[in-house]
Amino acid sequence: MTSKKKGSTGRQRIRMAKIEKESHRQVAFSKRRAGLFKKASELCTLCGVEVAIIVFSPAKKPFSFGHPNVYSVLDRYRNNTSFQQRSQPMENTATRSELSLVLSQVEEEKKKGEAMRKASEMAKWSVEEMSLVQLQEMKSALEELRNTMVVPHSSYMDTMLPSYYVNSMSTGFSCICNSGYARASS
Amino acid sequence: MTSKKKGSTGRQRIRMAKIEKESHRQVAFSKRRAGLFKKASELCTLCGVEVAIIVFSPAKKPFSFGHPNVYSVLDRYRNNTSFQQRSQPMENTATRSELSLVLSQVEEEKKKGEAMRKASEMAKWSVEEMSLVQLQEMKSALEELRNTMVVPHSSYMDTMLPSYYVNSMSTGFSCICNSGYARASS
DNA sequence: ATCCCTATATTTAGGAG
DNA sequence: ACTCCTAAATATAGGGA
Repeated sequence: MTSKKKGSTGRQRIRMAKIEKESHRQVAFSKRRAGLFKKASELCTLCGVEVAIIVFSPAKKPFSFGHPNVYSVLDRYRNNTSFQQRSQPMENTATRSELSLVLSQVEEEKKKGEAMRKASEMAKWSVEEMSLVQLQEMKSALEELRNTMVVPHSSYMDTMLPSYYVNSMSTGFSCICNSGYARASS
Repeated sequence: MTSKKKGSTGRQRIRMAKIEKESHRQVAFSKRRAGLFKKASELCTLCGVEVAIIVFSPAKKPFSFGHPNVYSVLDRYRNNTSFQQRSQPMENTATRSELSLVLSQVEEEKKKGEAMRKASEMAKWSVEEMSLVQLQEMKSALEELRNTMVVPHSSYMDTMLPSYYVNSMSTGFSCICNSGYARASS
């Protein structure tokens, strides 16, 4: 047993980019998927919240986690974030007419995104991983924002999407990308 | 400097049960949700897979993470799992594809610009490679988000749950919530 | 509701079986 | 693909601003 060397160099830091080696990627996927699901379950337990996760493996196989179960959460999400599609027979038409409007919005957002990215670049982002999380949060906020933009004339909205949310979204946006998280590089 | 107290007792181990104190729970939720999303994004980046996460906060507010975006993943999941769109006229589908087609063109255009930006940004990078990935992901998220802005969700009938699916899922779930992760308390 | 900080608790890359 | 190991990388509880 003495000849038994440490054997392990310990955990190595890895580049945050797609793992090249197929086998390594597969292993990492398994381990991390398990870890992700575990984190999710802890979040559910500790905070008493509902979570649903869908993951498609590199081999396109679906894996999911859900508390209390996947469908109830997805369903709730759907009902929460979209307007009642069933009761809108003219949905198709409406959507069509909205197309051009949306496109212009896209353009606008596009510019925003561009400006933002430029700003962050100039700020010499030396941000670490935290920023992603924050950005994701912003994205979440944006997704919620979508509700306010899509829902044409329903009132159920203001019961679940307080305006401060939208606000925090917009503030968060510029804030996050310009100063807020652009933590001085040191 | 010697008189400087530790100030922190360091991370404390906590009981894996619902956090009683409201404020603590709220803080834990924020931190862990962020952590969960970060883990998810890493999984996406490292393994090149697709992930969607829906979380309802203690206050019932929805938060989501998605790569490339929530809807595409959920859609794929739905189609994969079992689909039944017979009750839905295909006008919706038509509109949807039409929309994505147009939007994809915009995407294309935007990617070009992004590619340049990426390149120039890359050049500045030495150590903080994560930031770029983050920005890209965020950008992608934002773009996709815009994509979904008008696309109403197709309805999820609750008639899905093929056995093979249940299998991989139940394994993960029960395992995660009952024994699997209840890693020996010692 | 964040941000920061610090001292741990956890996670996980690598390698072996 | 999965379990076991180890050591290093990360995530985070607790507390202050």
